[in-house]
Amino acid sequence: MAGVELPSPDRTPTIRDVAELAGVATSTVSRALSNPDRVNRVTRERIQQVAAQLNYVPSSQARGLSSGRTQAIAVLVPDVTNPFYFDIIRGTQHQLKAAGYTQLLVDTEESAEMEEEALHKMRRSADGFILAASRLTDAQLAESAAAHPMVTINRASANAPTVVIDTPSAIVQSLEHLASLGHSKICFVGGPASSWSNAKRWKAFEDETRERGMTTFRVGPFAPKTTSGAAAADAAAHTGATACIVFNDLLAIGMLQRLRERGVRVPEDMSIVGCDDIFGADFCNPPLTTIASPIEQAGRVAVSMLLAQLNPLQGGPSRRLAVMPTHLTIRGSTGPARVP
Amino acid sequence: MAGVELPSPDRTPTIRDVAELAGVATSTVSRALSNPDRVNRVTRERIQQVAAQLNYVPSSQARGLSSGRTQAIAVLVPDVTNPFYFDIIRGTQHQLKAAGYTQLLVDTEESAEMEEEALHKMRRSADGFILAASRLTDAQLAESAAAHPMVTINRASANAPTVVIDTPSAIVQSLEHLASLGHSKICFVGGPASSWSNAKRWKAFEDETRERGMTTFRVGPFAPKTTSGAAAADAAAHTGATACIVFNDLLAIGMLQRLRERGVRVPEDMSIVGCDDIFGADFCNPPLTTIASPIEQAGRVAVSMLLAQLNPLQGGPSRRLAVMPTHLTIRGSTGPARVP
DNA sequence: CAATTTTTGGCAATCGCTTGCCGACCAGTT
DNA sequence: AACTGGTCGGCAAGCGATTGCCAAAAATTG
Repeated sequence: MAGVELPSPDRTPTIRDVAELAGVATSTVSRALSNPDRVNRVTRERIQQVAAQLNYVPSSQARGLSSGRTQAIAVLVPDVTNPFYFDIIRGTQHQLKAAGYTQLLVDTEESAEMEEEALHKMRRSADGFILAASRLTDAQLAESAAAHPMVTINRASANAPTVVIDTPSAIVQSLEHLASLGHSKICFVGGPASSWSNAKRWKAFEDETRERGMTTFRVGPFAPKTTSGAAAADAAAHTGATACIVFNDLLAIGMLQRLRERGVRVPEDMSIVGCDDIFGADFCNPPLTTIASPIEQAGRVAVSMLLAQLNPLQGGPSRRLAVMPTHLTIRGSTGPARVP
Repeated sequence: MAGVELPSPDRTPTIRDVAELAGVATSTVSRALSNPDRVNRVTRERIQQVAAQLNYVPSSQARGLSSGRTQAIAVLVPDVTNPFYFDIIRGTQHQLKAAGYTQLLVDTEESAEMEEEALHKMRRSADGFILAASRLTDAQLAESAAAHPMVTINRASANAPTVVIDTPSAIVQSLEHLASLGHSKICFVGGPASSWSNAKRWKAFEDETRERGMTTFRVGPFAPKTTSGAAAADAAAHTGATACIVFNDLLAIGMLQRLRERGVRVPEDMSIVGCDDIFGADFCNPPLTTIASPIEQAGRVAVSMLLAQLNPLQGGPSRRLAVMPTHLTIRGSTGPARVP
């Protein structure tokens, strides 16, 4: 290397510094770095070497401005507080990082307005969106799916690819489990009214219990937080049901606590089935029987689908729907029905 | 408004569109939007109205390119999996959003290399960094603190403002609690060797137990995960101690499970004190006595300190250190020492 | 060996916004 | 009436990349 020695003047190096040191034009540097085939091997290697030597990192700002791509994906979740979304975030984070993308995390606070606003405000700064458990209406969803690349998680949409966690089918399984334990009066403890998952879960519950001729109750809606568990527990206990299928584990865990306080024994007096198998479901007291979901994987799959949409490399149209399997995990919170 | 009617040709509007419609130069639009005092009230209002009407959102890319500021903060955590960091993230997320900043979340996987890499790669795309429980060496930390605005959480640094959660002082309190229950043989269950917090906690433990003339043991290091709890429990049980102070709740919860499996009763045979009071500490079995920390608040404070550093508005130098108070929360995992 | 095609690298126009600088305009002072 | 100082808005130069277009060079072909 008999090149010029640029005495790196403190300032972070730009593509021009690299170009000068390597004795080429900036366009060549640009190509060498992001479109390697477009430039001769030896030139490319020289450039790469200079870039490394200079510790050059392209400005994502500038790159984004000129190319229109930001290499960032916004992930919108209703509540960063909720362990369920932690797992989603973990999954997306992982997969995005692997693909060289940045994750823009947004908490929409269970609000459709905030969701819309984020979608709108970030449309320039993100190449695509992942909406977990969107609270948008079908129309809103369809509209934004048309406007930007996006994929939804646990929320079917006409226009956007979707990954759904197939909790409903495991609800059927749970009901079978409960029936086998002698339960016939079952209560569905509902989650947020605007939640698509909640509707699906209820539907599965309703269909299957009708089929089986079970006596059913429904209480709710409740916020998906442990703190709502007390109200949920009281309501459920009041119905006279001997078992509950609860919208999610957070709520179920809250119920467990309240039931214990009230002297209602779980599972002797009341069986509880949660959904999601979040962190904590295995060590609460009693450990929660729940519908285990590959949440993190759902996050990963969502990213893959989104990236496939953004970079339609090889053949065939990309998947429009991914259904993640679930299964019932039986722990201590379900047991034989109390004989009257 | 007898202005021109621009038939918004699908394309997302730029500052130029706003300028034309409002009949001013782009520079005026720019000022009206981000430096309101610099432009006459009526002009400003007209511009704002046009901008709203056009649904104009400035491109953060372009803005960043020309101004050098990105309005984004990178938050680096060792492990997005860990509930402790969830709380941090929640705090930063909240505060950043309130200030109009975007959060760039990065999982450094407990690795100093990844941390350095992220710091380097993102220096252009983030205005500042928040490092939670950094794994960097003091030298590395000092260097990067000199290079970019940053604040650390639970990691003192010469150059960067820091927010520390004062767990050590509550460790003293825990020891007092254990002593009052008759414990004299106490085991410290250590976390990651590279963790600054771990060192501080051990130090506090060591000093106080020596002072009190207690018999101490130390086991570890263990990874801060529930899955490491089994090994930790076995090691701790083997020491003959009647009580443990555990590096964090995750590990403590894991120990609880293992101890139960082994038939070691908590707290009858062994008392356990955790650290952090994470999600789950209150509903595990038995509920965990732990050192409660205002984790989310720590995240918020970190953001405030960072923003203060970035926008040194009013008087005085900004805080260099924030100490978050902690307290012992007694639940079911500690009890009287077994009499030999 | 001339003609043609393929590689390779440079030029220069953008991308959308910010900001230093300047001039116009408008009081308020001498 | 000339001067001074402050407001307000426009001009135009960037910011740091990407990329369409083109020409020189190299490789291939007839």
